[in-house]
Amino acid sequence: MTDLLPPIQTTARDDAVLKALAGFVRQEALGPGEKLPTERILAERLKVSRNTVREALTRWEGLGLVERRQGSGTYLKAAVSPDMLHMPLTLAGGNDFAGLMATLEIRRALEAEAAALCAIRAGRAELAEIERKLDLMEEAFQTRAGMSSDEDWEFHQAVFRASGNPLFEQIIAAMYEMFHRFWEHPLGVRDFGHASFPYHRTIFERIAAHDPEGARAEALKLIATVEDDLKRGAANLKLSDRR
Amino acid sequence: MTDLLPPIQTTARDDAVLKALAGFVRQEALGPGEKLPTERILAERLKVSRNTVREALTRWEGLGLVERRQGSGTYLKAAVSPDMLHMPLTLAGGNDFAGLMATLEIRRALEAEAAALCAIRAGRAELAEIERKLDLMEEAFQTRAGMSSDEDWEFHQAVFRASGNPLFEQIIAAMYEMFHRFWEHPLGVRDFGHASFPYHRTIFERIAAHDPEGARAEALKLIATVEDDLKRGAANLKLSDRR
DNA sequence: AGTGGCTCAATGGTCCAACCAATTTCTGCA
DNA sequence: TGCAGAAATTGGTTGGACCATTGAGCCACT
Repeated sequence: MTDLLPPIQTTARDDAVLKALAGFVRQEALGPGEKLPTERILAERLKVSRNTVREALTRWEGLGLVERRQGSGTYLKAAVSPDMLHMPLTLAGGNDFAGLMATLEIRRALEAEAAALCAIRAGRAELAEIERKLDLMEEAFQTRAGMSSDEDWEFHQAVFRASGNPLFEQIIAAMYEMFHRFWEHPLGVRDFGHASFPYHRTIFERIAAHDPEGARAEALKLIATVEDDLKRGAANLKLSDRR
Repeated sequence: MTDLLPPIQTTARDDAVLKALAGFVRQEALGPGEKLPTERILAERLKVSRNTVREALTRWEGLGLVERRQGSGTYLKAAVSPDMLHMPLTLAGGNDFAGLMATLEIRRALEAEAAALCAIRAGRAELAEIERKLDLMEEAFQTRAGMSSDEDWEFHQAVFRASGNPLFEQIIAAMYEMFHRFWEHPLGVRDFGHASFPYHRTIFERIAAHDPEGARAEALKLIATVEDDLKRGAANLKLSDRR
């Protein structure tokens, strides 16, 4: 009959702790890297047990908002605000070649869209930042004579950030982690990623020209080269000795 | 020099608990809804304190894997496996219009790609299943004279499943939940979703014809109607009284 | 048969006090 | 001044206790 009778909330201690803590962070204008009060102090101030404080902080730690260092303290890892919306995403499986290809398909969809949105929305500051990362990546490519995962990833991150939608970066970060968890070594393909190199600059050029469809097309080409590399690696691989 | 010397793990109690628990769940083939051992039993069996067990379970609860009911027990809420990857998504200030649009942008990218892949890969069985969901949705539309979220969602799920990539369903499910958590009422737009109705069948037709680009185009049209509805709703809305 | 109220055991939620382990800070000697 | 060792700080863990809620069993009463 009436689904509008939700169960009343009689207690919610740890949620209350987090709410209070979020308010504290906002009031003190704490940013990432800054240290928040010790568990003992929080427990005393909030009039709750240290255990309750710990459960609350464990929640935040699980959400990646906070980092605890034994003997040192608890530090903010990301910006927190009282009106955050959390959506834990747990991805199952993916520890095989099919899993790698699956992450690439997601990347293909998201990177293309992000590049297009970036071409629409990026302002001068964002463009400058992307170009800076691009230069760093190209420099690393020259000196080390090969693709560098770190600089490459930072370039893409800059693009995602400039897309104006934080979800792009977060989701693709998950894909990226999934990808690298399995692929410590490039499956025997020595020049893995080489083919993708030139497309970084072409992507940037299309973004800078505010050409969404052009940027999308270049991003698709980049992902295609990675997929090709991966297939070559799979061909080299006879049997998988993964756990 | 060598980054291949990871710091040895002297302590990782709660992670170890979760690992053991994941193994237990797999061994006992427990599925969603089933009850796991009580905290006291886990503490005794694993030779750790009950507090440690609680911190571990708090992690899983925060990830939405488990639900704790005081006086009753702890129950599985989702399938867990030892090789899961967790990626908590956080949308700062997600309780506003921009947050909704952010989830829609992800959906636009992923639904389009999934529809295209589905057009390539769906076999007879998958096509039949999608058409069945489509018929159910259209029937619900006729009888109830309006879009039904449930049947609509099941249709899309069938498409994602037929895409051959489980990540599509998992990620878009997260977007979907994020979307609906905020939007309990369609912002005053009475016929929300009406415009999207016809595109469900056109998407199916392009998939059945194994026309990837056609399917992608129709999926994009569908998302566009939802975005339009949302913008109309935002126009109706003067101030936000969300918490 | 069924309804309502009662007890009672089981279970998660909270609290406390102590100790362990890693880190940081202080101190005093060379 | 520099640095090694002591001391304080802080998160991690333990064990035990009690509270609050749930659910099952029981029973009187209708």
